[in-house]
Amino acid sequence: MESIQVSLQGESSQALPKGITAKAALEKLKGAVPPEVFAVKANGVEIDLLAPLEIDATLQPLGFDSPEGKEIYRHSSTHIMAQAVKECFPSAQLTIGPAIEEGFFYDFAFERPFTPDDLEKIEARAFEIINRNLSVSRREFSKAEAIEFFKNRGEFYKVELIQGFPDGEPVSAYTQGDFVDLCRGPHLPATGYVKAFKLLNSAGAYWRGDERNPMLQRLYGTSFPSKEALQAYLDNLEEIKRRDHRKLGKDLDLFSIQDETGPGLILWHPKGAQIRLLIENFWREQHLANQYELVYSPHVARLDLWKTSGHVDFYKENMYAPMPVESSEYQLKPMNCPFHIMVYKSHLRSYRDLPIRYGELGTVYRYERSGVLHGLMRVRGFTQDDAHLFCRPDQLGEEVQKVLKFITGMLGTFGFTEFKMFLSTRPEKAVGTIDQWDQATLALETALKSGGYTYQEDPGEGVFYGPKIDVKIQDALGRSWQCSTVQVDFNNPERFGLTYVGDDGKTHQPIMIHRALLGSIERFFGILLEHFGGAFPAWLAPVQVTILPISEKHQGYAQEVEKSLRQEGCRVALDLRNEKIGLKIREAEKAKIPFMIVVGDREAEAKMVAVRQRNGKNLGTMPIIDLVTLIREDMPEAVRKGSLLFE
RNA sequence: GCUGGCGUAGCUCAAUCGGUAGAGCAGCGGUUUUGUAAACCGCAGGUCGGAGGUUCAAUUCCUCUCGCCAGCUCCA
Repeated sequence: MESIQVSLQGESSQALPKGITAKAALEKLKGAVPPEVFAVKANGVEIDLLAPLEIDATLQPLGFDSPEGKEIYRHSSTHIMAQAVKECFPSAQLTIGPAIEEGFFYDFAFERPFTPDDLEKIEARAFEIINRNLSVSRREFSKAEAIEFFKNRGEFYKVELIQGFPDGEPVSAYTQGDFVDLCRGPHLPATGYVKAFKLLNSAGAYWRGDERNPMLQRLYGTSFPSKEALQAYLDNLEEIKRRDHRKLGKDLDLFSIQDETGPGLILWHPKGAQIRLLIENFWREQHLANQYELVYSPHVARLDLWKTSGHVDFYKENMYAPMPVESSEYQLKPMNCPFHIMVYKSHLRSYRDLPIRYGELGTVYRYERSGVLHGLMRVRGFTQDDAHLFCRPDQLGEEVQKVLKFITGMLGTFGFTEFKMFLSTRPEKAVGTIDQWDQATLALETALKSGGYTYQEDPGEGVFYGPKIDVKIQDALGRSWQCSTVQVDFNNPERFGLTYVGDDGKTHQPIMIHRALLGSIERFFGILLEHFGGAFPAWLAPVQVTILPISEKHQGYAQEVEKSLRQEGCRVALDLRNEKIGLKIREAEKAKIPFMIVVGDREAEAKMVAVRQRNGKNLGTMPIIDLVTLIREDMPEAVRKGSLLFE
């Protein structure tokens, strides 16, 4: 019999008969295969546990603990859900059903939306299918056979999918019981491998994501190798709900969005405004310290400006309609860039002047379709922490590098230390020469590499005017958010005819960099709010200390304490209500005020304060100045110093 | 914008299978003078998101509209 060489990663190989299943090979190499292993990577390709090995192979067992294994597990789970749907509702047609980050979904063509009752039925049936422990097997068709097969089964969406496949390549399908689905695989060996399964919700989705196509019924679910892991996931969902910035914003009285003002437009209440002010002050200090110049620009401008910038052509759907003013038209600004460009243009510039860095907390208005608005995260009026850098081509790399340091420094100050960087390259529809793109992309790449950042490439995801780097941060619940962006632009300098005089006495075109560190203040505030669950660190808390007198006779001393703290620059509240101390503490806790001071006879006599933290920890009695020190020590270095060079 | 769900007091939520709504908290008045997560009593508070229709009668049924929520799509 023919034999092949098979090995586990990093171990010596054994000769095994050709055609042996991956599972049998693993048994020969390593002994019995535990149920946690349900698929294999052979020479880097994921295959079924029962797939035959035809060539020499290095094997790597896959379980739920690997990203590939997790995807296989979820993918098989979605097949189980699909089988359950077909058994409950035979007229539903299969479309697609991939694994996603936290679980899986499957889209069905069905005559009506699934009701909560339907979901229960489907879930119950899915459990049954898991208990049947159906073995899952793979078969291959030619393209024509596959089309015929799925046509006979009445799965016309599948037929459409297969018709889009390349000719001449085999088409695979997986069978479990009576259920057959078109699928690349691999899959779990049997349905019983799924230990914890849950249907989460249903929603509409368009066939192939295009709103002109029919609406399908999408079912979301998730699965885990243990009940405990599923429960932990569900608990996390609860925690996310508890931390929802819309709920916290209301509970803590930070902001509101009201019908009468209009959707997507934020009203900042005093406490929210206080936090925002702290963020903005810090932002301005840092920009001045890092050699940015701050500018201000108007909220409307002549429509002609937006024609020059290209926004009227490329950004129209997100812009509000222009308004007539005297004999010309004006446009509410969707971006800040043209204004900064006009500031640059107000002088003749020398190569010695560059780089020039203009920064502004610039409020812009963008029309967003009503269905996409979401609390502070997606709004119609927002403030970008915008800056535009104008530099010579030879300065591009260094400038980008500085921006990246500024990003990590700034976000780090707010407690975000996990960064993921993405380099987006030339999209199909783009302006500028290939040479310009190559040069700019190289500059971004070099900046990433020399900064020691790991990054991922997003080919074709750049903006039409230049490549960009996006930075995503990770919050306390492990979710990632894109805040910062650095975009190279050779389009606008061209459109606006920007120049500088070089050392050769000739005019040259500067390169522009658009960048934001926080993205938008609204959105960043929402992210911060959820990250801290509303319990802002003392340096950001709208009220840092609240003073709680035991009874009316301690009001005098409480007011003295208030005055001292205020003089030290602390943000203080004083609760003079005729209420018991327990109630005052309860409410201070709910308001998530970092420090509470209880003052009664003992404190008044000793001229001290009894300090309690919002986590319930009692810090005991101390002089007022010690509390001031505690609050100051909580400040990040950059905030305490007023400025820090992120270089 | 599309699909589905939902709009009742400042907030969180009840109720009415068509006969104009109720609780807790918050607010106001009073009693209490209080030691680390809710003292007690009382009062007031709503054109039941808005407009139209059906009906003797609409918060309830129908139509339209505005907004919110989930998802699609898009994005700071």
